[in-house]
Amino acid sequence: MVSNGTAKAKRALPLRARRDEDKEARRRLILQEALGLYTATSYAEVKMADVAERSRLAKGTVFLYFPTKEALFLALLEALLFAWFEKLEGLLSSGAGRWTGERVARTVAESLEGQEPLTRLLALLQTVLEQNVTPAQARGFKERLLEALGRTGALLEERLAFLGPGEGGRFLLHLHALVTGLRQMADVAPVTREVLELPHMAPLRVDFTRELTEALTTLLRGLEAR
Amino acid sequence: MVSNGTAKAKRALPLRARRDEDKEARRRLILQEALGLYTATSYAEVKMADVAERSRLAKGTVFLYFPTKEALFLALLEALLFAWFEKLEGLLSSGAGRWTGERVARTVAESLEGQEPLTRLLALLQTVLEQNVTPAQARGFKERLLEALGRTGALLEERLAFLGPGEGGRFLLHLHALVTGLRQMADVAPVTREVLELPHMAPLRVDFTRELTEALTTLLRGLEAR
Amino acid sequence: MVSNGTAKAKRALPLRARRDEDKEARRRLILQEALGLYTATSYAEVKMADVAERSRLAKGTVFLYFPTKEALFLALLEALLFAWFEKLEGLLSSGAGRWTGERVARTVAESLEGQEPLTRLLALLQTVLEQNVTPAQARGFKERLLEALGRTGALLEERLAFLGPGEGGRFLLHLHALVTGLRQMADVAPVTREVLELPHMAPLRVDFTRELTEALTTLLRGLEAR
Amino acid sequence: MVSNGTAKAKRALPLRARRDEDKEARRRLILQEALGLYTATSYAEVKMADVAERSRLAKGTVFLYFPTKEALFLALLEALLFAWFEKLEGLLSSGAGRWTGERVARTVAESLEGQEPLTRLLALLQTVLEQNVTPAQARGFKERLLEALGRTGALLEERLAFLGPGEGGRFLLHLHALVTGLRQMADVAPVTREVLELPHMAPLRVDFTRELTEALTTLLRGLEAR
DNA sequence: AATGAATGAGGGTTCATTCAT
DNA sequence: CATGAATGAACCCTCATTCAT
Repeated sequence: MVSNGTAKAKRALPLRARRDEDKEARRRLILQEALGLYTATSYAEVKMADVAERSRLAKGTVFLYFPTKEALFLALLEALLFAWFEKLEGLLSSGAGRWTGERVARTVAESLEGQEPLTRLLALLQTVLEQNVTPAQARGFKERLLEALGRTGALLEERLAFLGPGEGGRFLLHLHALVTGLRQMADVAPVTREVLELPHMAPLRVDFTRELTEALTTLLRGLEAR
Repeated sequence: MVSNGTAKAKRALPLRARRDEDKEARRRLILQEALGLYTATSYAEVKMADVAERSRLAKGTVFLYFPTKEALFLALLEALLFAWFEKLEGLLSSGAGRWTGERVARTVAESLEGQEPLTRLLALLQTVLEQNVTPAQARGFKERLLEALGRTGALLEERLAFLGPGEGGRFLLHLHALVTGLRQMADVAPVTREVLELPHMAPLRVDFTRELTEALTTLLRGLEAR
Repeated sequence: MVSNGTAKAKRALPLRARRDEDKEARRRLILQEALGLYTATSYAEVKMADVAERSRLAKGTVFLYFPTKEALFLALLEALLFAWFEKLEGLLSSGAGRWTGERVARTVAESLEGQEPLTRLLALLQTVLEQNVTPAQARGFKERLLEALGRTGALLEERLAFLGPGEGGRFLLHLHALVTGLRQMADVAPVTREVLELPHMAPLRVDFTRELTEALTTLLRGLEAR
Repeated sequence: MVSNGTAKAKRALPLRARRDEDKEARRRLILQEALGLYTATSYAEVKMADVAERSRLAKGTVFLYFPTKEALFLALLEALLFAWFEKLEGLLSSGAGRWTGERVARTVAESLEGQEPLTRLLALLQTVLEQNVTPAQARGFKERLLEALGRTGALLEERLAFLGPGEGGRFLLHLHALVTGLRQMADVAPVTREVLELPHMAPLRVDFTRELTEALTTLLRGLEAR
């Protein structure tokens, strides 16, 4: 996660981050501020200059930590995504009682509530974020993703007996697709918002959580029904 | 559809398109060329100047037909989308024999093969296209979409007895989400392509048609199983 | 003047103005509409397309009557200016009783009240209007101006005994300069308006009529005092 | 003043102006070049790109120093205007002997000789320059103007006993108006120049200095004569 | 390591004017 | 005469990134 949970006494960062520890803290600070700006606006509207200013750093300094804007946001996506994986794993691990497809669907959908920045970022992944990034960073991301997919996928397979080996991961892939698509349908542009408020437009209005729950439930029921 | 299938003898357009017919032809020409450029590159890379040049028109002329770049691409999306709806309806209407969920899933997924420009455009709909467009155009689009959704949805309900009223449209909504998401996963950036070719990355490789068929089949099975 | 005083029954103009009479009417119509637009906005904001539209004519048609935008507005200036000369002459001719410098100053200043379009146009004369105009039109304007200056100047010399031959015209020249300058000082840009409303800014606030009266009175007193 | 009178050895500017001193120098350089271009042409013809090029800077760099074209030219006007105020004050302070209205008029008119760029800019003040400028800049300008008006006005009142308190400033306001107006009348467009050279057009030919001297003399005589 | 001044390609849009119809 | 489709030059400003200090 971006914000560090352990609330240790915050020393002000030294002017120059010489120790790795300080560098890491500065890196997190930048991500934090980028998240703040992105939450309030959009990728295009977040200027590197603003990120720097909010971090109380010079523009050039930000580029010392992230070589490109895309790299910065890919790192942000990573932070948010793997935090979410952890959270989901936590929910799947801790819950007592029997797990049904519907329960999993609900759990997953709820775990994504308030994760708008994450899901919006997900939609930019291929189109934007991976466009201007070093192969190394791209690979690092993919490796970690693969691992998380494997781990969480396995957990799902444990919870839902009807899922065969590898099907947990695949379910997560479909989940990813649905999340990306539904997020875009739910976040309507201002011009469209009005139009969609007309009564007969109801079928086009998308409530992210509700629709995702529904789709996942159906998907899992379909897997169970084989 | 943008390209006119019926290869009727092409009269050269007059220098000035004064008749509605000629204007419509010129409009289609512009869309055609925009599609050509977009297919080969990306939204950001298509310059209005290039569209004009390829259409053998002056830059200003393009703006006579489409007030903004967004309007042009929204129009293009409309053309492609409604052509696809028609195509799908054709496939669903003409096919003889019994329709199962799986057959529908396959039909739908196949109808989307080679529709990369359409599905990529779909992903830009809210984020980009509806950002700089008149409420009138936005509304027009939504109205036509609603209608198409209703019509095609009803057809689906006819074909698949287990779909209740309105569920056809909803299925199409989920389809939209899946398509948007899967398209993005399938179109990997050049940097990523290499990474994904590593053998152990197989689970992250997405074959659009295959994955869509799979997801839709499962989804429909889930609906049938209720 | 632009609007024709004699309120004869308005026949709708024929589609094609074949007779000189009709052409003249059409010309006046265009000027009228241009004035309407200019009064509400500014030279730059008046588009030739808008003038055409408000005149219910095609864009090209306007150019049949005025070869350039500048020519149109120069013609408008002429119409307003000579109408004003006539008005002023009327006031100077009709008034009974003794004429003093102050009375003339007041009369002139009042004759310019509500003539904002005229005085604003005057400020554009050299900078803008005469830039893209045929020598013929420029000359015609100057000739007529010279004549009006002579006529009204002579009238002034009649009214004010202390004005020698030619001094009436010269006074009008200085008047022109003052009007142009004061108009610009009186029409403050929105940003400036606020600033000028601060109490201590009073000395920078210009009331057109008051300041013009004052300056002209002083000027005439200066001429008298020689 | 834009050009620095004291010809101290010009150190070449460093590639990056980091010290305030260097930044100020660069700012002046830009103003200088803008002035050069403006003197030779007109506001509309001066492109920001040209200013940059002549300053041997990148286009963007100019915008680092002046947020808009209007801001640049307002700053230029300020520089020229306040330099002129200083010059005028110098002339009014240094001259020995008795000051008459006529002497003041001549002094003022002569102080404006060769100040064509300044006076032309003055005519753009409300119409153009204050249109796209921050309230802060607009206010700063007005405050400084007020102050200069007060100071120079007081000096005038000292020199000319017949001027009451505040009348010096008011005289400067009328001066401003006259200058703006006369400048426009003196700068005839190429088309008009020819026309005006015809012998009988003499009354319309305006010699800026001569006419200004005349008008100011009369104005001051009028004030004295009360 | 940090700074922040400098870069400069990039691009959609406007609108007076022309001219084919 | 009238039309209105077509033209195309013109142009300010943004902002990710670089690099001198």
